[in-house]
Amino acid sequence: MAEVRHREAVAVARRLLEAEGEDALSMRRIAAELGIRAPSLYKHLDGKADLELALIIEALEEIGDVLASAAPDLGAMARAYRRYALEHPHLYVLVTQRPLPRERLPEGLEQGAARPLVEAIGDEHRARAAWAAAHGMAILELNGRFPPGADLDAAWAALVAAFGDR
Amino acid sequence: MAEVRHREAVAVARRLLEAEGEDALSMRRIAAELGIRAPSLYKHLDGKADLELALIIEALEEIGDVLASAAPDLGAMARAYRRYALEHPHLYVLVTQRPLPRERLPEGLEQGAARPLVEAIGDEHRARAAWAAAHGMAILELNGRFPPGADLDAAWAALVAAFGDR
DNA sequence: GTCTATAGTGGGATAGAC
DNA sequence: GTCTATCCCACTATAGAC
Repeated sequence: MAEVRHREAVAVARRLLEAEGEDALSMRRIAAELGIRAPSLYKHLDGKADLELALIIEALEEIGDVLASAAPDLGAMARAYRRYALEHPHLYVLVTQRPLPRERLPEGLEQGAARPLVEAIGDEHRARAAWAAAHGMAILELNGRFPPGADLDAAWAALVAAFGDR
Repeated sequence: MAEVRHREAVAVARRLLEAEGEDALSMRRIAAELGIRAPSLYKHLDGKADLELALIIEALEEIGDVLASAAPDLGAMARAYRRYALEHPHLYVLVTQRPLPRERLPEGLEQGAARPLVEAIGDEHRARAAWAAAHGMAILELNGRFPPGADLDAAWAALVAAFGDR
C-alpha cells in the first residue's frame, strides 16, 4: 500500500475542492491529476469517503486552531469562525453538512476542536447552543439562505450579544 | 402537459423521501412507482430539481404554519420547529441544506415562513440570529453531530434562554 | 401531440487480467 | 499497481409508436 499515493490523492482532492468546488471532487478527476485511471485509486484508498475523511480531519484541526487563537473573546471567536467558513466554503460544507464518521476520527480531535468554545462559555449546554448558532449563521450564509439585502454583520453581532451578555 | 402526472410524481417523491431517505429519491424509483420509465418523467417535469422544488415549497409552507401555531412563545416555537425537523428529517435536510431556488419560489413564501419568528422577536437581525441558531441545533441533531450522550433538551433550553431573556 | 424506448454522458464503485 | 470491462446512478437527446 503506497502511503505516498494516499497523501498525494488527499492533497490533489483538497486543491480541487477548494478551487473548483464539490463537483470537481471526482475520482476520475483526482486520478487524472495523478496520471492514472480512476479504478487504480481504489488500490490506495477505500473509496471517496476515505478521501473525504482525510479532508474532514484536516479541517477540524484547523477550526480548532482558529478558535483557540481567538479565545476567550466571544466576538473574536465568532469572527474567526465565520472567516474560516467564508475562506474555505467548499471545505466547510464538506466537513459540517453531513454525519461525522466518528469511529474513524483520531482520538480527541472532535473534543479538541470544541474545547476553546466550551471553556470560553463555561456551561456545556450553552456552549452547544452557541456552536449550533454559529454553525447555523455560517452555513446559511454559505448557502445563500438569507434574504439578498440582509445585514449579516448585524445578525452575527446579535448572536454574540445573545450569548455574551450574562 | 399532464398536470396530474406532475402532482402524482411529487406525491410519490415525498413518500419515497420520507420513508426511505434521499437515496430512494431517484427518477427510476419514482417512475417505477408510477408504472412508467424514467425518461418519460421528463415529459412531465423539467428534471429532478423540479420535483425537489415542489417538495421545498410544501415544506416551507408547513414550517410557516407550525411556527405560526406556536407563536408568540419562543420556547413553544423552538419546540415546534425541532419537532418538525425530527418528524421529517429527510425533508428538512432537503429543504434547508442547499441554496434556495428563490427565483422559482411562489411570491412571499419565504417571508411568510419567517414572519412568525420576526414578529415574536421584534428585531430583524436578532430574528435572523435566532433562526440560524434553531436551524443549527436542528441540522446538527439530524446529522448526529452532537456527542453521543449530549443533553439536547438542555442545549435547546439554553438557546431559548439566550434569545428570550431580554 | 403525447407517450415511450434506446442510446450515450459522466459520476462512484468492483472484478479480474496482466 | 495499473489496466480494461462492467454495473448502477442522474440526466439528456432523439427517434418513433399511436
